[in-house]
Amino acid sequence: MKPTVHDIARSAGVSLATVDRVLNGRPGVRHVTRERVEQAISVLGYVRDVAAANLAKGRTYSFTFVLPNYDNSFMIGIRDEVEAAVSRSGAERTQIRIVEVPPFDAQVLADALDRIALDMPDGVAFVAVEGDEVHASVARLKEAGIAVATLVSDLPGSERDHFAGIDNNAAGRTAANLLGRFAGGRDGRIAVIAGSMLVRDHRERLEGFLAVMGDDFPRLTVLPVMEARDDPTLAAEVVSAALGHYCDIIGLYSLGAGNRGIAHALRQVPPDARPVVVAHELTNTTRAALAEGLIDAVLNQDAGHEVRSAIRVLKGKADGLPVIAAQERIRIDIFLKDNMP
Amino acid sequence: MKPTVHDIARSAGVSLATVDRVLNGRPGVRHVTRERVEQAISVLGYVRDVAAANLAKGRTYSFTFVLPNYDNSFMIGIRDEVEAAVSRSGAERTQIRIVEVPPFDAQVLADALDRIALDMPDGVAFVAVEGDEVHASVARLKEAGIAVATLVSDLPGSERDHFAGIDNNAAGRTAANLLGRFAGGRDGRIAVIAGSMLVRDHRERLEGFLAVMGDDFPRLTVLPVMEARDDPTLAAEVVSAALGHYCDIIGLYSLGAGNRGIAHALRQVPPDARPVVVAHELTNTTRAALAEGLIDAVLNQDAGHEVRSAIRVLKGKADGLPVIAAQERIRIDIFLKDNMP
DNA sequence: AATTTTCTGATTTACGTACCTCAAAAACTG
DNA sequence: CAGTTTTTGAGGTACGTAAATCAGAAAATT
Repeated sequence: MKPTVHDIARSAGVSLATVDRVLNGRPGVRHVTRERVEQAISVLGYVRDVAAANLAKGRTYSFTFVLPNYDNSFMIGIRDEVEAAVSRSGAERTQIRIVEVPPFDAQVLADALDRIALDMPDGVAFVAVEGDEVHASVARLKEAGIAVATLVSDLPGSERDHFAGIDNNAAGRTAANLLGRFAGGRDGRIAVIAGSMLVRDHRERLEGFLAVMGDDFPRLTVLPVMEARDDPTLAAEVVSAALGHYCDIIGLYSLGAGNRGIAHALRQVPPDARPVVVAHELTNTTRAALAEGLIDAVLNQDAGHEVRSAIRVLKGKADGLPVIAAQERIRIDIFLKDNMP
Repeated sequence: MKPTVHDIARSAGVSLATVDRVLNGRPGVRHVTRERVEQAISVLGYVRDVAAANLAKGRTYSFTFVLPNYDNSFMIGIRDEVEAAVSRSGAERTQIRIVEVPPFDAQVLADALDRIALDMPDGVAFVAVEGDEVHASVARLKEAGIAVATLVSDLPGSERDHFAGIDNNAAGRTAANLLGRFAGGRDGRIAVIAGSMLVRDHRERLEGFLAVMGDDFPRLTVLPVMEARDDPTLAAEVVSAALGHYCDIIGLYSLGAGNRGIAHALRQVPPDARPVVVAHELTNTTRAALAEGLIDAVLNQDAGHEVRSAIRVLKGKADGLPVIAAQERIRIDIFLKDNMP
């Protein structure tokens, strides 16, 4: 039978109250007594029943998620996952509030964070936009003792406790590896289409991509990046234009959103003249494009994992626990048409 | 504030005991009263506090895992994960026992299952070996009201409740897709090395692999499968022999274990003459080989996910709950050197 | 109408922990 | 030594649910 606090008390020859004081780091226990209790704990192999402890504590965690009101499938996925967490929040003794802000605006984000700080939640998670104002707001949140995590897009150098997202440089490198190998030793051009170079994750993906392309695939020429602001219509135009202008584009890396437009543009090209395509995020669009053969590989970050990781970390930080890095690392998933979930 | 059973009782105008009867499906409640209570539950949005319920129930689940005492890295990984679950088992109100059996022996496995049935655990998980004896033992377990799940290798057509493992046919198809594309349109031969065609997962991988190879990559010729019984030494020999015999082997699919031997054999070949290699399971060996460039891609099934999924399902089955298929699907992970976790 | 059966209510105990109070004991002060 | 402070014990209540008992009410049966 699992030992309980009562067993510890009996074994250490102290009262329940003393065990409780030791377990919860409360003052008023002599050093020798404390050691006797700790001894008993380790001998009996006592582990606190977290469920019972939480029940007794009745503690609830309040978190706020700041998300861009940005309607690409991936962000919708993130929002859905946060909302799913909200609906589970009762069972998990957490109370999660969602605040929406316009995307790509550092000042608005900073203001939102400052406003949230007034409510004194236990933790805040947000999709970072770079800017000094944001750094300052994060510093103020930490100052107020609020746990802070960035989601999807990071804010390095700030005082955030944790980043719940993928290594975007590695993602870019993976994309280059796949694209280069799928191109199969042929010479030709590679088109890259991004959302905006002002966004950190897109910049990092490009960096990684270019590094591997340059080192490992010298026979492939990467064209200058085209920015389509994650807009399907714009993306379709840009891709069509590029494919029309160069006849030797054998690869396409879509490192942002707007894949619906890209798929549309590709569909206009005869199947045997289509480039190899690597895109990001498994959405309905990319899933269908994979199945159809328009896209050859999709790199994915699991929105559900990211959101749950952020919550776990915020909870831990609120309790002053350290982050177990290995457990919170978000993987870069690769999907081909054959291993789609 | 979250509603509790007390709120339900008050709102429905019944006593706590009646609410309890409704919630736990106990008899002794009139139809109309039951409906009033259910009404109140849905109006107030009551959700049972599982932690408190488990605490009150004091129920513990007893499960037995039957694992082959088979010393390849992947099986060791599975064992480690089960043991990790054992060490967590206190906190999760589960009691897990591990039984080891020699691999590939249906009769021994069946006997072990029969012996386990005598202890009447709540659930059993095992790595299946095919055989009528095993089917019969599974039927007897189910007869005794014990939940049954297969792990890693399935036993289709049996009465098992669940299979916690990957779709091995899809894995084979994925391997073919990667290998075919990495080979880059060249002509040549593909070598396939397996553990044993007597094991279902290896057979299924091969099937999927051959299907895609035949359909999508007609310029590649797949050599007859070499069986190396998952033994590194034997695998090294077989691969060396094959590479020596044919000079146009441009691809190698290792669909079983023994990759240490294969890596060793590959290292003897000059780098630019090495075939493209796809292997299974991310272990220390394959991880190093990926980094070194000996292996180009690794398909992986996450042992931790599989074990946890099996436990979740057994727990659910023990409580008579249905399996949420989507949640329990084990993904086929693809790792290149750039996206290793 | 009397009896049996089926429901329902009220109440209690328990699960393992947290946290509180109050009193008693022990350990230090000067 | 008395006085003060610190440490400890004993006991209780609470968290939300499960499960049991027993008595009483309502319904169904005779």
